[in-house]
Amino acid sequence: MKLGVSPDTFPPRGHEAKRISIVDAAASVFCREGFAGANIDLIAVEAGVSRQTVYNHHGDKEKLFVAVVRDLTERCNTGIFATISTFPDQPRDLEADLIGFAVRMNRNCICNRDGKFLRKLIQTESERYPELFAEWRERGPGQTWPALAARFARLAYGGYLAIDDPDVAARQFLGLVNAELQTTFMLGGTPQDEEVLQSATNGVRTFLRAFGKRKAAATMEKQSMLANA
Amino acid sequence: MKLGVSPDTFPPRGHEAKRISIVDAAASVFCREGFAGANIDLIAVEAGVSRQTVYNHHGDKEKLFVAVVRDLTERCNTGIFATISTFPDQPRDLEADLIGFAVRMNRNCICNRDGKFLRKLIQTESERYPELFAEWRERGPGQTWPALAARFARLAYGGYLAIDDPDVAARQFLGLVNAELQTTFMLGGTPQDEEVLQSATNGVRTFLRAFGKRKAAATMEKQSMLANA
DNA sequence: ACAAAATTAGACAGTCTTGTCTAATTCGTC
DNA sequence: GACGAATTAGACAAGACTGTCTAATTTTGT
Repeated sequence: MKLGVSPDTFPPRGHEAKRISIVDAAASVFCREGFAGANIDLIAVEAGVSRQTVYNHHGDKEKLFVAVVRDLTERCNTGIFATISTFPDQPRDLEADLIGFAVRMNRNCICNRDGKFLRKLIQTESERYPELFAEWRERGPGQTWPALAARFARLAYGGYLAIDDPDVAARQFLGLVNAELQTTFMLGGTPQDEEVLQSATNGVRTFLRAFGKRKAAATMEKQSMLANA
Repeated sequence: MKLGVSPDTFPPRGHEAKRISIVDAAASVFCREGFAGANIDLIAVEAGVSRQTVYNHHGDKEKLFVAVVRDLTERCNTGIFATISTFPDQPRDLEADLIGFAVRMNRNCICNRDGKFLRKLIQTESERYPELFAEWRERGPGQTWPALAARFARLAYGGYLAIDDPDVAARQFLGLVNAELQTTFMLGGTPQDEEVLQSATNGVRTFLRAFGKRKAAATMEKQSMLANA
C-alpha cells in the first residue's frame, strides 16, 4: 500500500527522516485524493508520525503541498539529468542506443514514483497554484528540454542525424517514443516494460526514418574501425 | 468566468435545459476543484438553479459526476468522429491537408471546452472510478483510434504514404502533431492558434519525412546513390 | 545521566459540506 | 384561469476536517 520510505510500524527516526517521510506520504495522499480531499490525519498516519508533527514541520496544508511539489521537482530533475547524461553521443548502433535511452527515460523519469506523482499534481492543481507551477516550468522543462536538445544537436553535428531544429527534434523524439503510452498515462497507469519497449522501438524507428542518415556514417565508421583492427 | 450555456442571470428554462445546465456547471466545477473540492452549492449557483434541483435531477454527488463524464465522453466522441470524417482521403496537397486536419483535431476535439474538461477529469479521478473510465476507454479511444487508423490505411492503400502499421502510424501522427504542446496541456492551458499551427506543421513535416512516399523514395534513392558512390 | 528539544495523544472550537425536509412559489399545460 | 408538477429558499442534522492547545512522553546532544 505505502510506497517507499516508511512503514507505519517503524516510525522514522530523526528529524530529517520524519520530514522526508511526511513529504513522501503527503505526495501519495495528495495524488490519490487531490488537494481538497487530502486528509492531514491520513498523511500523518501514512508517514508514521503524529498530526502535530506534520504541522510543526510544515505549518499548514498549503505549505505542505508546496514543499511536496518543490521536492518532487528537484528529485525528478536530478533523475532526468542523470538519464540525459547517458544519451548516446557516439552511438555504436544508433537505433538500439536510442531505444535504450528512450526506455531509460521512461522507466527512470516518467514511470517511476516521483515522475507519476509530480505529473499528476501538475495536471490536477496547476490552476490553483499558477506561480508554483510556473516555477516548476522554469526549473523543470525549461532546463531539461534544452539539455536534451543539445544532445541531439551533437548527434547531428557528429553526422549521425539530419536535424534542422534540435529543439523540435527533441520534443518530437519524446512524442514519438511515448506515442503508444498516452492512454495509459492519462489513466494514471504504469505501462508494462514490454509496452514501453514496444512504443520506444516503434518511435525510434519512425524517428530515424525521418531524421536518420541511412546509417551511412555509422556503417562507414564501423567498417573503418574494423579495417583498423 | 462561466463558459457556455447558462449565465446565472438568465435561469435556464425547461426541464432538459436545466439538466444540461447542471451538467455543464458541474463539469466546470469538478475540473477546477476536483471531486472532493467540488461544492454542490457552487454548482447550483453556477448552473442558475437551486441546490434541491441538482439533487432532484441527479440524486447525489457521485451520480452527478458519472453523468458529467458520460455526457462529456459522448460529446467528445461526436466531435472526434465529425473531425475524422474531414480526413483528407484524396489529398490535393498532402502536407497542407494533413496540417489542416491536425489543426482541426486540436481545435475541435482537444483544446475545446469539452475536450479539456474530459481530459482533466480522466487524469484527476480515473483512479477513483476505474469502471467508469474503463468504459470511457472502450467508448472513446477504443472507437476513435481504429477509425483514425483506417483513414491512414486508406491513404497508404491509395499510394500516398508508406505505412507498415496504420495503428502505430495514427498514434505517432497525433504524438508528433502535439509534440510541442505537451507542457501547455499538462498545465491545463490552451495553446494559441499560432502554436497549434506551428506544432502541427513541424509534426506533419516529420511524419511525411518518415512515411511520405514520393519525397521519401527520392531522398532514399539519392542517399543510396551517395552511399554507393 | 541530564536538560533541552522534539514528539505524541487527545481534546477542542470553528467551519464547511452533504443530503433531507418543508412550505411557499413558479411553470407548463390544458 | 386552474391544476399538477417542478422548482425554490431556507432550515436542519450528521459528519468531517483544519488548525490550535495542553500535558505527558520520548528522543537527542552533551
